[in-house]
Amino acid sequence: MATLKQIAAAAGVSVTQASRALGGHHDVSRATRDRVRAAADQLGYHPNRAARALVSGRSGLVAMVVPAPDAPPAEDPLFEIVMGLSAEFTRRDLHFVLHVLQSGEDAAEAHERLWRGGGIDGFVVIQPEVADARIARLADLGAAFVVHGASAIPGSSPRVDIDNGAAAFDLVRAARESGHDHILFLNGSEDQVFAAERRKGAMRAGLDADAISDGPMLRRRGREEAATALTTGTPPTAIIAGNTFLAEGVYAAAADLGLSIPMDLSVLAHDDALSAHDPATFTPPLTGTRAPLADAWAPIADRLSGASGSSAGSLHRLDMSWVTGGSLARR
Amino acid sequence: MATLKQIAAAAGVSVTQASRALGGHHDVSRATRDRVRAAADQLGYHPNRAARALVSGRSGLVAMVVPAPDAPPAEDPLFEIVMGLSAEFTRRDLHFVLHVLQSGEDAAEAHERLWRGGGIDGFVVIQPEVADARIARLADLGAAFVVHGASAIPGSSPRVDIDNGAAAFDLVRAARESGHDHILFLNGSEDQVFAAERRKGAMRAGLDADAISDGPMLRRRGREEAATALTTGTPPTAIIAGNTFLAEGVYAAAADLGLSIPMDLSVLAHDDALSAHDPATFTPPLTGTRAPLADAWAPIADRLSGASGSSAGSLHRLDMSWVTGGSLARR
DNA sequence: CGTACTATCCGAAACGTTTCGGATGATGCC
DNA sequence: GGCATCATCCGAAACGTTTCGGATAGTACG
Repeated sequence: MATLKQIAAAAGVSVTQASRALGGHHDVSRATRDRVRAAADQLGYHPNRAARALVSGRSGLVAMVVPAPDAPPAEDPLFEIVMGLSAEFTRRDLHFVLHVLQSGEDAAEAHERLWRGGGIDGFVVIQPEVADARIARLADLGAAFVVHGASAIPGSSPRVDIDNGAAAFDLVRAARESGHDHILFLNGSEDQVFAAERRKGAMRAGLDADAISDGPMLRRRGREEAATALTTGTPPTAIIAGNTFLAEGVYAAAADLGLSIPMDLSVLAHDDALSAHDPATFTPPLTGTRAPLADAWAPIADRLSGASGSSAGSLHRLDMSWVTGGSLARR
Repeated sequence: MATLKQIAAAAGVSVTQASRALGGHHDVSRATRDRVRAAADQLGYHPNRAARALVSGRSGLVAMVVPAPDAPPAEDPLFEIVMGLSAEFTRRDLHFVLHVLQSGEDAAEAHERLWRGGGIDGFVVIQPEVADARIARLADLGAAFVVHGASAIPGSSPRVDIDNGAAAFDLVRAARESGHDHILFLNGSEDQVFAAERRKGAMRAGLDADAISDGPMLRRRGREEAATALTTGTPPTAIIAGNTFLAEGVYAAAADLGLSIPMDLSVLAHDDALSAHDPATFTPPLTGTRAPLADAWAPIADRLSGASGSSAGSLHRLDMSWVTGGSLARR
């Protein structure tokens, strides 16, 4: 709880010089700088964040608003997102504020309250929807924010994401090039931006609209839809799963029906490299695109810590790779 | 971004009166109070947190330091803890700061840095260990904090917890009263306070020390230890699981071995009522103690928001109930 | 009318920091 | 010697709020 005034007194200089010495400014002599630094060390000085925030207008607080979780935690990537982002902001000496919505609380409203009164420097918006009220509101307010996911809305909001269209395109093309004509594409919920982009990518690669199914990306759904598809009409010879939870369900459905992968059924998936799955989960290993979710945290934190000025309105594309497991066979 | 000065000007009063009007003080007439309130509403006034923090010495920030998660998220109650606490603090208009430790970063150090420079009002400490460096450090610093779990260390730190000793006692006694002599108690890790208390409770109920096994509370361990115990020497007729992840493993082991519950094996467990498990997970339903983890969040938040003064050094006991499922049979 | 009391108001200080504008003295150059 | 340049320093203002101490009226009471 030592204050700058005490440091200055101890070092025999003015508060101004103490501030400048610690701040590494140029117009302070080496001698005084050393004296001030020593005094600060000895008294265990840490600048008061509130005072600094008051004068600088920046609080060092970054917030994320999340809904109360609905999916069972086991299948909710939210936890990994929260932990990953928090770690990254912590590393930059920013405080990560987690605001969990109460039931009935509106997300856009919560952002606004936080922005107006909270002394929040910026926000992270995740899982953007096609017409996202949060993004519209933050843009209105002139707040700093970064979207994880390539939002469609105000083309200008800074965002960090993989190329979801390309992922879907690659997956469909790989299946087709292996001779598969009947493909089932298990996509995300249709109101999510990433799912909309993937739909476009899949269709660009030649997939029919009715081969694409929208819905929550849960193991349970993967299992049920795969089972249904595999037992009615002309069953697909390849199933593309939007993430590994869905893929897990597909594997389970195949096991239920006594189908072997990839002999009887090929499976492709996009893998977010969540820690929820250890590699041993899938035998044979999955074939498909792979882009660790965690790759997004550092770029997101960079944009929110390097003042808002850096590169507003730009899109940071994350790398994506192709993994050849054994789950895809020629037909 | 409206300031109090603007509100005051708009309402035709001094800054002082504006402040007092909004603060609900008594020495302000109804007329001016109304005028000030109206002006504040119209200009969308929200008090600046930094300024308020500077003068009041309280920042409205509550922090929790957590390790980078090691267990696969599916079996880590940390997520539920984080979300539950955050929601509760949000409800009290406090900001919940989540600080994820970097690899190699010391927890006690992190608390200290946060306390000195962070303008943090208080901390939540979870999963206390038997000799917990974090608690010792926070107590040293004179920081406000609440422990979730009945820490043994400075008898005086405010804490919120169930009676773990009683839980273990009840579980063991129930098994014994149903005629079980060979019991296996799957406890938590021995360095955790709750596990130490449960060990005492179990022994108080007459269980031998070598019938108690310490370790991580994961499904995998439950399955392995149950399988081993059930296939070597004189197998237990009842297994007590420290939580539902362990219980899940025990159920799986029983299934593996073709044993039916409760005919061949009785299972008891303490249930934290995590949302990770839906009720259908267990057939037959579990018998044992039950105390929702989530019951702790409100008392914890209360103690940290009602200034630090309230009731330091006290222990808030949470309720616990007994659930009779079908997993326990007479022997 | 004088006094005491109440209701209502306001100026100014304080919280701890950063920064603007200027001050001081030493040095170099013509 | 006069003037510019430079390195080094400091006072004071500013950020937006709360609060202390006092001021001003009006009312009640003797």
